[in-house]
Amino acid sequence: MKSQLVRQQFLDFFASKKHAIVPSSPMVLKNDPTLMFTNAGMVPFKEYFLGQKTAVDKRVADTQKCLRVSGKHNDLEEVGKDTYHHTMFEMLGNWSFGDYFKKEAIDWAWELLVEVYKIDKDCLYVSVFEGAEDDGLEYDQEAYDLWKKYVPEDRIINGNKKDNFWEMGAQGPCGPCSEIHVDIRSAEEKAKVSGRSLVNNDHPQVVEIWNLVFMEFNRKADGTLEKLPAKHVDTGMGFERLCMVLQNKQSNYDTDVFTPLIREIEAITNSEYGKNEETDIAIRVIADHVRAVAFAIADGQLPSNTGAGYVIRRILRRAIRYGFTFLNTKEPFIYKLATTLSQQMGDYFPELKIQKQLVTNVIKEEENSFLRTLDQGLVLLDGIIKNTEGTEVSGKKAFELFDTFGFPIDLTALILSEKGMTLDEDEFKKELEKQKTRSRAAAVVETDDWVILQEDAEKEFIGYDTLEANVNITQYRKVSSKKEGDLYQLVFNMTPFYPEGGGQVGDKGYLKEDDGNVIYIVDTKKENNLIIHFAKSLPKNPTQTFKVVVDEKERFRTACNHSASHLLHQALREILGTHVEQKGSAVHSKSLRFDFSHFAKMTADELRAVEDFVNSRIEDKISLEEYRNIPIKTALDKGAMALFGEKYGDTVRAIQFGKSVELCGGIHVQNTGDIWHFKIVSEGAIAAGVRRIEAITNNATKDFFLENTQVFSEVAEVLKNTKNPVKAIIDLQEENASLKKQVEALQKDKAKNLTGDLINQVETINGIHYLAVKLDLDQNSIKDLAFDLGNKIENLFLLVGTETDGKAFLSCYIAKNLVEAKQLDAGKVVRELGKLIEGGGGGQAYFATAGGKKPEGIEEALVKGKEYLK
RNA sequence: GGGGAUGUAGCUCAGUUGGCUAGAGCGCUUGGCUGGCAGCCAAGAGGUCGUCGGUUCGAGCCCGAUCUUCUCCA
Repeated sequence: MKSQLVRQQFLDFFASKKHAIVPSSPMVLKNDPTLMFTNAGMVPFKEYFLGQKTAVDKRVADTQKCLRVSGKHNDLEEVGKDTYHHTMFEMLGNWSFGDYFKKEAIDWAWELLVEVYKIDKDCLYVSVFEGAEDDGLEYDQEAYDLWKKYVPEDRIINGNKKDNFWEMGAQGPCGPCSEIHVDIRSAEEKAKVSGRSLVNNDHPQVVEIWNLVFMEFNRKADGTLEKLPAKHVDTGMGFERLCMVLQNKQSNYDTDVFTPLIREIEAITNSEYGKNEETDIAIRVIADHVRAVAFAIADGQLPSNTGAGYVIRRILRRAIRYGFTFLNTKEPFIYKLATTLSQQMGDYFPELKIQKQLVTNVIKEEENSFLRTLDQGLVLLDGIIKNTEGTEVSGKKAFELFDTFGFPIDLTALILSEKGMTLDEDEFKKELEKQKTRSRAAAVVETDDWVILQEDAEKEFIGYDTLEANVNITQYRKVSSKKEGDLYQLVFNMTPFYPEGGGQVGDKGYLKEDDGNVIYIVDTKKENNLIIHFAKSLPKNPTQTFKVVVDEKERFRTACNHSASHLLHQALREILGTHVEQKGSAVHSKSLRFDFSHFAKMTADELRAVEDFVNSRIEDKISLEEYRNIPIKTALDKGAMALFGEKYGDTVRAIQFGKSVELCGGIHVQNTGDIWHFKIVSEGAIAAGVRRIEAITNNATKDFFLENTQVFSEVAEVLKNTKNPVKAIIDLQEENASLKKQVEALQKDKAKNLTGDLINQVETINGIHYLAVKLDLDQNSIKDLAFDLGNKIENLFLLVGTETDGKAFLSCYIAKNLVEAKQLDAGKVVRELGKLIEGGGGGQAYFATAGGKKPEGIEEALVKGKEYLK
């Protein structure tokens, strides 16, 4: 059974059980400080389980793209070594939000596996929660009884809290779960060892394929459990493993989920899968990682050096490294796989098809840059090896190579072992550990427990309509970090404060206590759908009702920038073409930043056209049309861009200014006329195929023009109010250049003359040509003069004194052959004579300078110079 | 967010405890030689040594601030 069909049958099956089939949510998460990537099928539905939002559909099923790079079995460095762990994978799931429970979940799971997928039921094992005394939890008899209808008792296994009790986090919804395992070993092996003993034992052919979670409790902050008012079902089935079972393969990588990629890698790298363990691992690593990277980029997450982008970069670099080391690829090649991947999965995940060009470009650029890093590292490593005595390279050096120059440690180890050398790994680990503790210490954030003042399920955002409100604090907590000190996070029963999101910064403002005391809100953020206000201090009496006020000026300027960024988006698509897509944005009160896909530097004409386009929309004074809580389809019908960054949700908000329609939760001006004026201040590249525009609006443009006019008028004034300052400046520059050359020539002439004069003053003492003079020249000219004279006169001993700004300087030049023959040292001369001008100095043996603060001493010094000739 | 590195000619980079009149290779210009795969020889142009400030007789080098790029960690 082809993998596409496996996926389709799952969805069809649950559709027939009245489930709404929803598309996969993005793999890359935005606006969730606790998580960077979707790492399980339930993540997009977290809010429903936490009771912060009510689901429209009570039954939902989907396949969700997930990414795991750390965890018990998903350490990035382990993926590829076995045949059944992945970074990116699909998780099939069905959900009940307060609807059906254990019976249906179990019945349907069995029906699907045995009747639809036709899995031999004798290969299936199930596990049931055995209970836990410390939590007062009993054996899950209900699940056991339900399973017993289908499964003989000897294949029902009891599981402990670790394996069979699922918790969302330290607090929150939780409940017992039931896992389904499948044994795909040969009959022979089954006869030898019972499958039962291999369940949950990391056997590659006895694997868990489906986990059914029955959420019925809430774990409170004090650790106790309470029954949830509504019970939920959350299930997750590993798609790749399911395919392995249904296609009778022994490895996920042998299914048609991976074989097209593996064939392509074999073709490109001229290698063969299945012949050699090292090659196989490398091919698996690349096949796995390219999926993770391609999906992430298609979701809008580009590789970068921080946060989620850094995780993506690390994954891609690991793939490059394996190719480099084991498949001998010295040129970029992984980017070529984007085509195969989009052909194979693009039908169900259209983002892969649409973003194929971007994915290709970005991966290729990353490959090039990392291969450069590797090249540089190889040279550095060579240097280290040459400077190493004995055969062990210090861990410190290896760490420096890794830390500062990004050269992978395993490559270092490999190259050393090829040369019969070793690496002090303990020292390396110590250095790495030091770095980690340093980073952690800097980022340490101590978070106190929430103090709950009142229960309020619905915490409304009222900031679209008002900037002020009388509110109560429902909960608060203290957060301490080294950087920011103590901050208090406050949650209100309702709030006019806009939390950071959709690229727009969080609102600032203040909160007023009864006695008139004001506490400033410095930022507003969202965490798990909770709007959190950051305050520097806590009100004296947190239970009173407060007046809270949003900073109107900041808010208005931010709104101008946000609306302008929508118009900018429209303008770019109009002028550059529809390949332009938003890749990120940042909207502040002072400026806006807009990242978008485009493959060339924008010309001055294009920039001007974009500015004109936006400004003409501003002049048209288009009124805002805002649609709240409309179904996503209605918004799309209005012409809103379907962004893949959107996750399945009940309703959306759409913002329309004329023909610009976008799904957006941000704050906007009532009329484009409010923006006043739009000005692009910079355009540049941030990654392959991605460009960034920075722009300003409203007051900022006023300041911008005022400042520029100011500079311009000053320039014009300096140029005597010429009509054409640009030409005047170019003329000046040319004139300046030619004058410089003339001056240089004149100086040479002058020096020649001076040399002529000086040559006549040279005395000959003991075969040495000696000259001591006081001149009125700067230090550089003296140097030039000295070397010039030195070239003309053999055996020269020159001593020059000068005086500038009340300071005295001495310079001494001694021909090199004299230095050697007579053991003379200009440095010594200058140091000793320097005492006469109350200073010191030094230099080389043939030329040295000294400076002092007693110009009267110069004459004496020049006279004394003769003494060195004896 | 924290640490490390980096910035010198159009490009790739040297520059040792401050003593330098800032270099090399490639590229460029000019002239000459030359039937051979990066032709050879000679001459030459090209530098605010990231920016600002400091220490010093003297700073590419040391100190402080700041920006760029790279990199590791969170």
